[in-house]
Amino acid sequence: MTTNLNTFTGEYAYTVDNKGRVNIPAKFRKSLSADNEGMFVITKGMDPCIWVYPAIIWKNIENNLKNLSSLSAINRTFVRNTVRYASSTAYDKQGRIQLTSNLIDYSHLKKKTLIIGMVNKIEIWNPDKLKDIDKKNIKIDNNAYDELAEKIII
Amino acid sequence: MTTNLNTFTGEYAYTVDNKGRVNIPAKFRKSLSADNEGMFVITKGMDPCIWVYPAIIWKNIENNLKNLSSLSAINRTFVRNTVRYASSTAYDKQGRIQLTSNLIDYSHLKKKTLIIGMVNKIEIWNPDKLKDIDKKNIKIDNNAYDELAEKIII
DNA sequence: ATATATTGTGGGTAGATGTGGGTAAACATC
DNA sequence: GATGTTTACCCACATCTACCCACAATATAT
Repeated sequence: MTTNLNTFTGEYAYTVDNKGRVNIPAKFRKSLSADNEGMFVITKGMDPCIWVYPAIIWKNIENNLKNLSSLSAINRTFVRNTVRYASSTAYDKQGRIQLTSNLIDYSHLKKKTLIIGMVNKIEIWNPDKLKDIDKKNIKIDNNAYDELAEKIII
Repeated sequence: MTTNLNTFTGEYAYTVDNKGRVNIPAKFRKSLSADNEGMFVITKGMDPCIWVYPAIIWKNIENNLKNLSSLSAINRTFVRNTVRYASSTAYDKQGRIQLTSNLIDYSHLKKKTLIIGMVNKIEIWNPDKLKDIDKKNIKIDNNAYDELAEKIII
């Protein structure tokens, strides 16, 4: 087992129970490095989904945010939106984390969810919302996309 | 045995069993460098087939993806589409890897498969689908081939 | 040619995984 | 302080999966 630590890929279907808990895929839990002590930080994604970071990765982000000057209105807004809904949770014995009702509302989660590994973070989606975004993105600028692909995949 | 490591050529016919496992041709396994520890990463191909990368090759791709800022919407879409169907598997004692149902659906795999070496990666095809694509590509634009000729000598 | 090892395909099973719910402590409310 | 509500932690159980073995077919060695 030498997959990259704190690195997540793949798509998984899970359910949110009526207490607002979701399972973190076993593969993701195994990828989480020990120094996280099973802790994630959940926060608002830029898309209508929940972002889940390993706790130590989130610490880095916080440190970077500290370096943004509050003189700029954009910076203030950005920091506020990023941190405002952030909360940390450890997964329980069954491998689930507890979501907050704020974030459940924001991402329109019902029962069914898709959990997607986004390399250094995890996204939790309402499958329908994801489908919407997928459709939109078909019309995305193809040139920019192809450029990226050439740079990265080769 | 001095073939290039992590380099795959040739076509092989195998079967997917009812648990979704396929054999990786023995020649390919022998070509896989030791530092992969028998691990591949399977993901969605650009054609309706499954792409199989040696784990360390895929790690490079992941590391490049990590450097893309999620502030940009196009980056988010690109990362999501690239890693969404990616999952890593080691081959078992019998030399098989476990496919995911997502990818089996996507590539329309039934029982029979063709496994094709594509130099730095491997493709897993439904033989019928491959035949379709082959037919289409006979009509390929010859100018495109001429362009390629400037890039590569064969 | 015969023996031996390798390869490809199938299936069984113990343990891991995902989902639901229960209970007691912590908290808030009146 | 009594009461209702939330939260953290526990258990139960059906399902799935990783790992094991079996065996026929093929390739390799002696």
